[in-house]
Amino acid sequence: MEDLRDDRDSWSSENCSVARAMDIVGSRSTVLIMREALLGTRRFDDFVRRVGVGEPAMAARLKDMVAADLLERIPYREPGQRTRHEYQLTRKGRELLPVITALRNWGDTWAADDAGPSVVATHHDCGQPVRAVLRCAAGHEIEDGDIDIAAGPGLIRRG
Amino acid sequence: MEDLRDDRDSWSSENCSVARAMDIVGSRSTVLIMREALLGTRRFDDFVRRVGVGEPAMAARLKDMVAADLLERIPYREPGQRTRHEYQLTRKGRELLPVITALRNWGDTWAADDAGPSVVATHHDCGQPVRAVLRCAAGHEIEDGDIDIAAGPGLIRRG
DNA sequence: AAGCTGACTTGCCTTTGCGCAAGTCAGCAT
DNA sequence: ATGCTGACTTGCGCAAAGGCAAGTCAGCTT
Repeated sequence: MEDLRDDRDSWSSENCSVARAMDIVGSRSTVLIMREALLGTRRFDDFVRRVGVGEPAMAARLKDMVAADLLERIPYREPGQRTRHEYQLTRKGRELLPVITALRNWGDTWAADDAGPSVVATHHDCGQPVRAVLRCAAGHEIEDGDIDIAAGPGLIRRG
Repeated sequence: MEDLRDDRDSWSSENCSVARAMDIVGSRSTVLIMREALLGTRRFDDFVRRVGVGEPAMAARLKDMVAADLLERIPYREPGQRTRHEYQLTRKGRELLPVITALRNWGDTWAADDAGPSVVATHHDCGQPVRAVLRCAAGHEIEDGDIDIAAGPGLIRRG
């Protein structure tokens, strides 16, 4: 199997999924909002308090994220209250869980303070800690970056 | 097992590994430099060309990343050439592979153009595509975010 | 009708990231 | 000694992100 790393300059990164993903979820506050959303937060003022950004920034970020289809703005009504809106994760947003988990794992290992990490994700069924790991479609676990880079259908070659 | 999501306001996110990770690798260009570094790029002008940022920005980013211990600046000497420096991944940097892979997977699914993704990571041994998946320490694969959030040693409670 | 409150918006200012163009600097080749 | 080249640095200027303070607005409660 050809490994595209062997001739890195023969293809461009114009159509790069990493870059496209970063264009959508690349800012610190967007990631922290996703962290909170995945923990169950839905209301504006809860996001403001728990993420720790100001209201103007939060309003702008949430608007962007709804436009990007990470969150959906949904009206709801508590008894005796007026209609409000909450921000629910879409499937597109929920599928960022491996990204957030991988980031949390890395931060736990390389950037935690002396006390250790504040929270740990655990498997509901068995209580064991959860990690983002690399696995191939045949079910093999990937050891130490034992991967090749193969051409996808959207590859732009040059030269 | 207690699930901390049930009382989200009883603990703070001051010591959050996701936020700490984002403080280090939170910018678009840092992630794209990591993408290239994981593809094998090491030299300054290769980074500039392949990532697509200008020299001043690249110099600043690389300096930050060396200071953050993601990259190491190492002198080398090709025969007949003067001494130069290259940027090699540290272990800390290399362990961002699951983060980059998770981002790439997500981008492939949710942000690729019509043609599809440009590159696919494959398992060297079997050629099957590689994905970042969630797995617990007991070996169970996590279905659909079937996780709890448990207290870690560094948790800051309040109230 | 007046008040309250959650959810924003507006205005202003600072910081950070990045682009472009030009300048610098080290040290091998000639 | 001069030139060349890779690897930067310097000096602009712009745009986006975010903080703070204050204003707005809808609609349920009283």
